[in-house]
Amino acid sequence: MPSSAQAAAAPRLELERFLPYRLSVLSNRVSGAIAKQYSSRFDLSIPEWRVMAVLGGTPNLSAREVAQRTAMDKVQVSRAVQSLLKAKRLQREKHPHDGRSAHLSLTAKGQAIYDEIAPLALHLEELFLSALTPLERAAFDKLMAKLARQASLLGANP
Amino acid sequence: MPSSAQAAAAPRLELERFLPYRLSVLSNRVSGAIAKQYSSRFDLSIPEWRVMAVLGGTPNLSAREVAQRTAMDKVQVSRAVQSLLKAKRLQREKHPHDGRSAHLSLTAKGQAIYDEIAPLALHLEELFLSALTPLERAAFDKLMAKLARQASLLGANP
DNA sequence: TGTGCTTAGTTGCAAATGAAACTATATCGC
DNA sequence: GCGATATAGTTTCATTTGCAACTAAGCACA
Repeated sequence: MPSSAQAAAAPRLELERFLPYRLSVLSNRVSGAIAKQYSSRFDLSIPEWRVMAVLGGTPNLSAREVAQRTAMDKVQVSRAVQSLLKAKRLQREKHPHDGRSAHLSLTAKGQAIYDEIAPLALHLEELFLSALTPLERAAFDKLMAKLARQASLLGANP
Repeated sequence: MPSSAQAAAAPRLELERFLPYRLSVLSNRVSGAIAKQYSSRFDLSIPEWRVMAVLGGTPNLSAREVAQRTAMDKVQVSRAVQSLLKAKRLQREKHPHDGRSAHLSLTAKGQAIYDEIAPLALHLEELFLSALTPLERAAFDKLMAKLARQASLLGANP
């Protein structure tokens, strides 16, 4: 038995209590449940939906800006954009002063899909969050923000 | 302007505040930062590490039990187990009474790796969580548990 | 004992992903 | 203006993933 002076045994690694594991499971379940609602119905992958979601909120972003805001990498964005262009859900206009980049925005068709999915997504989010009281929600929000900040301080990887 | 009676405009979908998005980004950053520490050093993929992590904690599980505990699917587990067997980090013994399944456990070699990674993983978790006060941690823990429970109530998919 | 149903785990194949190389344009230093 | 360097976005290729089909073993009940 450790002497009372040093104590603090290294805690065992229990998966069920391990932060990365819990985050990953929760994240997959939540995203998965929402994706299930739109993926087959609109033939839309998760990356595609992410791109549409950000452009629905703020149009006329370049691919690079989309990548930044969604925390996706540029290849992923490029591919999602291509398939969305092909499906005429997105349109692209050359940037007037920079021939390398282009502004992306939803077409009417894309907008219509966005307008259908967005409330649905918010509704499902609401359903998840209904497990928490308003106070708990506010607390969770704050804690997530702190952890996200810490993650970008440490990881610095995206 | 909405009449005071109905109010409650549908909130816009802002990615930065959207739960699935925030969870996904945070989860990827945290898991990624930890994976970076072991993946190249030990030539270990995330699924492989998950299998080792659960068997390090509780040996002699079948592949099915590993899948349940890690929330991975059985194909993923099967493949991770195969490569771990090949690397002699895992061993497999036939279940005496059920020829279909087998008990898995770490070999000495696997255990040595586990013993090296586990403290490192816990240390990094600690680093992330050091952004929170002890009280905040406890709160976060409780909120995550509530949300996880809600997710399995709703999603019911894995 | 045998016929049909369930479960554990593997395999095959198509699609998704990620890293690195590549193209095209822009900018900097001179 | 011109070579060197940087940036936006795409393509290529090897790897990883996920689904569905499959094999093999147990179970159940006649």
